[in-house]
Amino acid sequence: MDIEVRHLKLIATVAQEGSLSKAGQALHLTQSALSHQLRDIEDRLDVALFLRSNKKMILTPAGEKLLQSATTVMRELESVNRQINQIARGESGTIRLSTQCYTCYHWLPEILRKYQKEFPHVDVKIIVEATHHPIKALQEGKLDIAIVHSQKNDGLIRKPLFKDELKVIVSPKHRWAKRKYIELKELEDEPLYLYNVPEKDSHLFQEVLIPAGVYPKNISHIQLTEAIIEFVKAGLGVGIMATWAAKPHVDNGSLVAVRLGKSGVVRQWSAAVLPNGTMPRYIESFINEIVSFSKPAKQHAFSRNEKRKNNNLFF
DNA sequence: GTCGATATCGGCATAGCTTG
DNA sequence: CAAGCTATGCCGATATCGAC
Repeated sequence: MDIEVRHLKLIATVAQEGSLSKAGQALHLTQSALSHQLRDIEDRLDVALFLRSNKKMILTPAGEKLLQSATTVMRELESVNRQINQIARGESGTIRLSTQCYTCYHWLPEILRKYQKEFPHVDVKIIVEATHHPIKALQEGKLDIAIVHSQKNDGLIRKPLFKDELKVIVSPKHRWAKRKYIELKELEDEPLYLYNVPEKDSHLFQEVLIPAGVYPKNISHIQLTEAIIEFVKAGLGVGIMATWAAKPHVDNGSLVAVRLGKSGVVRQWSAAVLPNGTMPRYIESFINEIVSFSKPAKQHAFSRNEKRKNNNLFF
């Protein structure tokens, strides 16, 4: 490469200052050093960049062309420099994020809005295709943060975020509507509307039903929360979902949420990251944002009795 | 790792030119 | 003619590279 950054600085500074001597002062070099540089680049390009006339350095057409490019290139270099400094200070970067269930995306936008006010240079990408298998995607380097409820010993670092509870959602007219809790066995013969999640990726199956030896016979898999809710409202069966997913409908009395099992099914959610290297500040701050977002919610979501029992439950 | 050859860069000194 | 400018030869410091 013939042209170097020092040459671009030289061209721009001499054009601005009008002489090698003044440019030398601006660049903290001697006039002689700049003269050497200028001769060097003119020799390499085999063209004059300045006309030396009347003690003034006047750009030739070739010099004008180089000055235009120099301005663009130096602006770009300054921008890259700034961005790299931001990355070094942990203020800039990309967060590739996925969760273990689609309904989590319901509360992400509010967190993102708040977070991006503080970190406007961080690009948060939601990797929807990694939903249901975020751990695998994280281990393959396709994610930076996986928001998960599984607690397997897989070598990942997990920062606890919040707890939520899976409940049985029923119509107010359903025979279970007044019950304090539903025995797991009772689910076997009830028409059940569940999210369209493979059984192997389902917390409900892997952590609750299968260990209890419960195998529901009449399951309909549905992708959308709202669709599940409409089927349940219509009295066609019951659903199982996190309490916060059905909260507006429970609050307005169109649905009832009943505890699943005597002691309830509580999930501990956490932000999982790879164990290698130091966590950039912007990722740490993002995780803290989720934690602080989930904290005030527990103030209003449960009765005093439930609050005491389920400390740090989300929604 | 060390050494020597070579290249590169910038400063010093100075010649030569222009201007007021 | 002094002041201010550029060009240039020379030199030292430093970096780079290959051989041992």
